[in-house]
Amino acid sequence: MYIYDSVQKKKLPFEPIEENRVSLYVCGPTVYDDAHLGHARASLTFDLLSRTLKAHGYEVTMAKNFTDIDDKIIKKVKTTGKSMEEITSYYIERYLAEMEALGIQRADIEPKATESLDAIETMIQELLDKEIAYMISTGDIYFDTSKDTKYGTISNRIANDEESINRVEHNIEKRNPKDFALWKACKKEDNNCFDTAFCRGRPGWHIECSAMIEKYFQGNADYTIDIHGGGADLLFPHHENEAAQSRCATGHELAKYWMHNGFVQIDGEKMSKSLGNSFFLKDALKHYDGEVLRYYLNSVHYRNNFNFSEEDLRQSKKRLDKLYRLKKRIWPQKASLPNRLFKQSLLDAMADDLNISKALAAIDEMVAHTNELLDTNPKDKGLKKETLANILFIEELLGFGGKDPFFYFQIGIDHTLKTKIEILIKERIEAKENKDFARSDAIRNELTALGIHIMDTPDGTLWEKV
RNA sequence: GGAGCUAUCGCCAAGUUGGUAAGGCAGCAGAUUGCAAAUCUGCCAUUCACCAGUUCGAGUCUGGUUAGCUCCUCCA
Repeated sequence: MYIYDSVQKKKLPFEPIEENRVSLYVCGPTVYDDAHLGHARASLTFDLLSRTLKAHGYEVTMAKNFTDIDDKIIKKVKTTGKSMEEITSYYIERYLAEMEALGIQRADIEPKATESLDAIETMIQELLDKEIAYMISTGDIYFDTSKDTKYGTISNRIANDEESINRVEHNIEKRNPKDFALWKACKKEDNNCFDTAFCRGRPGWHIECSAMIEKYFQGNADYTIDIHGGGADLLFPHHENEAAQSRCATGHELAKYWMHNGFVQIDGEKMSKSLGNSFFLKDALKHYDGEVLRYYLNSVHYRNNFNFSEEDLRQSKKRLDKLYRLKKRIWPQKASLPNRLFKQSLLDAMADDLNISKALAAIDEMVAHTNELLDTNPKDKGLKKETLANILFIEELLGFGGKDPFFYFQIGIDHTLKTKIEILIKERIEAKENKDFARSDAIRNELTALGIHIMDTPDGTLWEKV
C-alpha cells in the first residue's frame, strides 16, 4: 500500500511499525455543537482508510477522541445553564448516530479528554520535570517551543516569521511567542476544573491527543503510532504541538505517517462556523439518505477540497442507483465468491493512497458488464451469485451497496403511499392487458407526479422513488 | 507579509517513476418497448489555465505569468 504523508509531502510505501498491524489515531470533534459536513468528510476519510487497511489484511486499531473540555463548551455551559456533562454527552450521542447513518464504523477506542486526565497530568509533569514546560504567575503551564529543536518540522514552518507572531495576541509572560498552553489554571467562579499536583485547572487543547495516544498505544523506539490523521486545518498548530509534546516527553516521534483530509467547501469557500456557511449533517440527512451522502462525499479523493452542491449530489446518486438496479436484477440470491479480477482491481485502486475514483470506475465497469451478460442470459445463476458477492465486497471495502435493493428505492415512502402506488400499478397492468393505453399512460403520469418512476420488465412492473 | 495546495470535455472527476487523455452525469444516434422508463451498443477532449524551456517525446519535469483556495487565530 502507498499512502501520502503530509509531512514529507509525498506518497510513501506503507510499512507499519509492527508487521500486519496498524495503529491509527484520528482527531475527533470538540463536542459543543452539531456535526457539519466537514466532520463527516474527516470521519469518512479515515473510515475508508481503516476499511482499506483491513481489506489488505492488516489488523487495525483505531482511536478517535472526543474533546469534551474546552472554552467553547464552557461558554455553552454559561449560556444554556446545563452542565458540561449534559452538553457533551448529548453531542457525542448525536455525533455517533449521524456517523452511523453514514455507515462509519466505530473506532476501537473512543477516549474522552475528561477520562484521560491521569495521562494528561503525567505528561505535563514529565515536561515540567524536564524543564520543557514552565508555569507562569497565573498558574498556567506553557510548552517552551525553543527547547524543541524539531519544532516546526511537522508543518514545515520556519520559526519566527514575524508577521504571524504579530497577529497572535500573546501573554507577556510567555518565553516565546509560539509557546502554547498545556494547562490552564482555574479562574474564580469556574466550576469546570480538575485537581492536579500542579494546580486546579483544565488541559489545553493539544495535550489531550498526545496523552491519549501515549496511554493507549505502545509503539516502538521510534514511533508511538503508525498513522495520525485529521483535517488539513489541524496540521498547524495542533499537530505540530502534539508532535512537539510527545517528542519531548517520550523521547521518540509521535507518528510515522501523518494524513490530512481536504475541506468541504460551499461555493468555493471553506465551510466553517466562523464563516457562517456551515451545513449541518443533521440537515443533510433530513433530505438525503446517509448512504447517498456517503457515496457522494467519498467520490472525491480525500486530499482534494470538496465543493458541496446539491446538483452534484443528485448526479452522484444516479451512479449509486445503477449499482442498486443491478442488485435488483440478481435479488434474491446467495453469494458465492467475488470475481477475483474485480476484487483485485478495487484493492489495487484503494492501495494507491485511497484512489476512490479508480475504484468507482471499476465498479461502473463491473455493473455495465454484468448487465450486458444478464441481457443475453438472464438466468445465469453462477453470475448472479458472483455479482452479489462482488457487491458484498464493495460494501465491506467502501461502505455502500449493502441495502436490500428494493428497500433502497423506497426510502422515504410511507405505508399509505406504498399501498397507493401498488394499487395504481395493478390498475395499470389491467389497463395494459386490455390495451387501454390511454388509461395506462394516465396512471403512469399520476405516479410520475408522485415522484415515482416505473419500469416494465419481463418480471413485471417495478417502481422507484426518484 | 510568510508558507502551501489547486487549475484536465457543458458539470463532477482519475491520470505510478514523462511515451501519446479512465469513469460518471448531461447530450446525440441505434437496439429494446404499445409509448416510456430501465438496460445494452456506438458517438462525445489531437487536448490538459497561459507563456517559455528541457526532451526523440510533457497533462505529467524546470522557470515565469494568471486565477482560485487553505494555513499562519478556534476549526474536520
